[in-house]
Amino acid sequence: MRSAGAGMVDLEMAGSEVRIAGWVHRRRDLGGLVFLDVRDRSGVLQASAGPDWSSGSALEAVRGLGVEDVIAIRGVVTPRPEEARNPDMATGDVEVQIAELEVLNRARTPAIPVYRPPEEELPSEKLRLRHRVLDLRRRELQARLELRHRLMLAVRNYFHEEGFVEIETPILTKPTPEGARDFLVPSRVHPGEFFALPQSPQIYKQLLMIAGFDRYVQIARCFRDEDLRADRQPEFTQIDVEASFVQPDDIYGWCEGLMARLAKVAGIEAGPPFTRITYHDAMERFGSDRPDLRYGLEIADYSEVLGALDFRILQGAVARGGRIRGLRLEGGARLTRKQIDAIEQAARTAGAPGLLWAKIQEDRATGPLGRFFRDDTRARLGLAPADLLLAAAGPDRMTSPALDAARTASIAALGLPRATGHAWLWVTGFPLFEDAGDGTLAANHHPFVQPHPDDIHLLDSDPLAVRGLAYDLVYNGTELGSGSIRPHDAALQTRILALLGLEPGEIETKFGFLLEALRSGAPPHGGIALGVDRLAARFSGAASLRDVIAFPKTTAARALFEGAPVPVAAADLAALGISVGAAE
RNA sequence: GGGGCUGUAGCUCAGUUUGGUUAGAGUGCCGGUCUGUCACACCGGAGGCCGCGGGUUCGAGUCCCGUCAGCCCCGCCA
Repeated sequence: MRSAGAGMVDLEMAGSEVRIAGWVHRRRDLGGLVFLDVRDRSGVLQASAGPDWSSGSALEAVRGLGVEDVIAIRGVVTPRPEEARNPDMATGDVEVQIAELEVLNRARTPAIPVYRPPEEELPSEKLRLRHRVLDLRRRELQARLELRHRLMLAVRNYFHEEGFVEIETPILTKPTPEGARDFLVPSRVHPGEFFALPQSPQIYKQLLMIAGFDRYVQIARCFRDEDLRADRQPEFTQIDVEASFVQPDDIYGWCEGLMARLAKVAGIEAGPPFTRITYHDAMERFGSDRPDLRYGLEIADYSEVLGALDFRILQGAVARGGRIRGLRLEGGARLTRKQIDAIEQAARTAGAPGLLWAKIQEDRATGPLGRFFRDDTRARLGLAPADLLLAAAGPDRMTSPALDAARTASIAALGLPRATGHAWLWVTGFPLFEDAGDGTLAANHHPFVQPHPDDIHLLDSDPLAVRGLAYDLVYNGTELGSGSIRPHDAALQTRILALLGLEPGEIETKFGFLLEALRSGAPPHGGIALGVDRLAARFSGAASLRDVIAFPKTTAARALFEGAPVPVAAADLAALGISVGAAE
């Protein structure tokens, strides 16, 4: 039906006859002469219809064409007249002079335009999702999905070269009590019983290690029934990796090699170095476990100097065991009151009651905090003229997120230059547990993390102080992946589950199959899962995951194109032994 | 579950602050003219549940209450 892609036609083909098939992108009817822009996945090509080279039927047909009609044309590639060349178009030096034209299919006037005039905003996200096939015809989205394909191809090649085997794991799995809410799938054969869609192939990949597949990889779909964000979809894809007889360094090595190759595929500068930082240091210096290290601004502890001021709020915070930490913004004194308020608001949203600040103007310190400065305070804090000091007082669990938010907002407000174009970071040594809030322990990562050997003796006495052999991969402030070394000893795994509050019977019912496997001779193993959607979004410059997913869900977890989910007929439910009432 | 922003012609948006004649623009669509356009140009035309429901008012796109949807954020997401 076609002999070339529209975007592939160039001057070297001049004089030869081509057959092109695609969509009518635009049409310019000059009366005696009609120009068509024909679009396919490879690009856009101008075709012209005129009485000297087009058949009567082609001339007739071309007048009735509308945008997005599907056509096939036959004609000769012709250099355009010198003055009619279009340097803004990849194929702008040539056109196809239409000899024959066949209309393969008609299109209704599109609900949203595929062609977008310069300066025109994209249609609303709602309409783009509702009319997804039209939206996907845009070059921008096609390029993103093509990049995603090339990235996945490189992933498979890379791991294949490294001796990994890709193995599929079940989509119908067993519900797990830990972590996110499961999507449940009823079993017709066993009324009243349910499968769950996998939140990740975590346990299966461990079972594969025990089975002796010492290097496993899978591009795996995962499902979590939780509320969404710009960087979170209910179904998403992970590069799921697991290997036996490995240390964290082995995992880092594979991931670093992979990321360097993927950056190359994406054509972006995003190679090494990969910095490493402990969770503790990340929280101390940046207030976040996924700091954006492209910017140098760091948090410092000002408890000693500021706690000594005659300022009751600060004294009180320190007396209660908290600290006064803050950010010194070089030249920050030029920020307006409004800008500082916005930064403070960011800190409040992150959970701080407020943010104190001191401006150094000439030699005076002003602002809610500056007013309390003593003669030597400025010097002891190392503040220079035109600096702005932002401070938060309280327990670290409150000040860290607040200062993280303030740091991000300050970088934006000051327009701070990046110290580097991209920043890769391994964050290591996460705590194994966190306080669930009610005094019980919750897994910080998931329950399948090996405790750090130096801390294992604290499991019973001070579990919150136990670090795990877990690590996150962070790129420019985005968490791209997360992994750990897993406990391969059944007794240790059982102990961890017990610390999380599971009863022995519960452990057996829910995780018996894993523990039994661990008892059968499990090798030491560990791995990581890397978020494909986030990776593709970051590497393609997409603002939202929706722009690298062909058919994404809305923030309310709906599919607008096909219209899912939907209620089902009572008879279908009855066959599954399900009755539906009001949700809680 | 909570907070914020948005919802007006097929699409992108004005108009809402301060209620008042027939709700506008660009683009697209329909008809016409046009042989070198590429955001073609020019002439003419059609096109509106102002998201939905209720209220206040002589009168509501505009004010109030509720609700739905999209987006962003908090909770949540190992």
